[in-house]
Amino acid sequence: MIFISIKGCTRGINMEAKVIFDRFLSSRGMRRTAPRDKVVNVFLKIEKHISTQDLYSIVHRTHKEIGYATVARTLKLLDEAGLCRKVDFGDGTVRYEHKYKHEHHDHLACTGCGKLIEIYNKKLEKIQDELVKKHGFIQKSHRLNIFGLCPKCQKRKA
Amino acid sequence: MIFISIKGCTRGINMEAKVIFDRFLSSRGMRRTAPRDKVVNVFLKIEKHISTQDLYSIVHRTHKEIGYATVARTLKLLDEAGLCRKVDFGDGTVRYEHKYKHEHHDHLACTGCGKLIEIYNKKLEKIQDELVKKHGFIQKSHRLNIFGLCPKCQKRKA
DNA sequence: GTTCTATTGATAATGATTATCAATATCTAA
DNA sequence: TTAGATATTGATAATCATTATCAATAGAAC
Repeated sequence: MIFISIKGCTRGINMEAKVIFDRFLSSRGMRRTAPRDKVVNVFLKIEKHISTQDLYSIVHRTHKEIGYATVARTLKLLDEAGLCRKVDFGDGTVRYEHKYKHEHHDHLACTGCGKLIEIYNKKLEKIQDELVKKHGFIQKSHRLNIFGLCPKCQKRKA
Repeated sequence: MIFISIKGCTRGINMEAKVIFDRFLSSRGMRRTAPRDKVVNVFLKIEKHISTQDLYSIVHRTHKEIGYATVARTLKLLDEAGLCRKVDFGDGTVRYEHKYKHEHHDHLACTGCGKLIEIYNKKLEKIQDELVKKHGFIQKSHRLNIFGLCPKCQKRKA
């Protein structure tokens, strides 16, 4: 199932994000290469939750010479550089979403059609923080995915 | 990583749960068999979040004749019968937890040692319900996993 | 007991991810 | 600018969890 965000928006290649990525590479003693550059460019242009396979297919259209492994490795690097975030909807495929200049959010997904809504609620975050503190933990991350039926799918099934 | 619940407790085989499972089987025109019975017995005795492989290993100790596929299939049935629930911590392995006579809860997991705390908060649930309604959805399920460092692991790393 | 067919267990297939490695491209220092 | 050291690449193999296959087996109804 393809999860499509309704909050998606298109913008030009994010130069700031690219600079961050390049800095990240050099801070690790890694090299800036043409294949990495191309994969990053394509990723930054797509405002969707995409799997490695998805991104590979898109990259492959314009850059036949770039292999699956490079796409997978570059997504991992983007994650480590803080430019994207892994999202797991529990269907066996990890997806990635943009993180740079994107607010933290949770997900409301329709199990009928895959429609995906990004949700955010301050109270929700606050209560979580309190619960974490209560147990003496230091929070690293959290993942809230709500699954349900969207209005359209409710009608379709009725 | 093995996630160990600190809320785990041991009790005898839950006869009520077994009755529910048997009714579930016959309602589907499925048969009650010795292998299924054994797998269910073992599962009901273990109050942990376990993977298929985990349960297979445990079952295998006392029932060498039972195969992996049967364990996997029986866990699926237990899920469908409402006796267990899939839990996904995003590490590539699906785990199952008890659901019969167990309140709904979310998870607070330590990324250092795998310690797992089951958390529940009414407000958290209420806010989620409101968010879902606001978007016209009907909620089917949700999954909230918080990841962080437990007090012990904080000290160990300091 | 006989018959029908659901179930089993071994194993193959699948699908996503990760590892391997020889060939290649990048970076750095002279 | 070039040469050398080595990070990176792309193809593919390996891995891991899960799911599908199928002949043999064993419930259930008569």
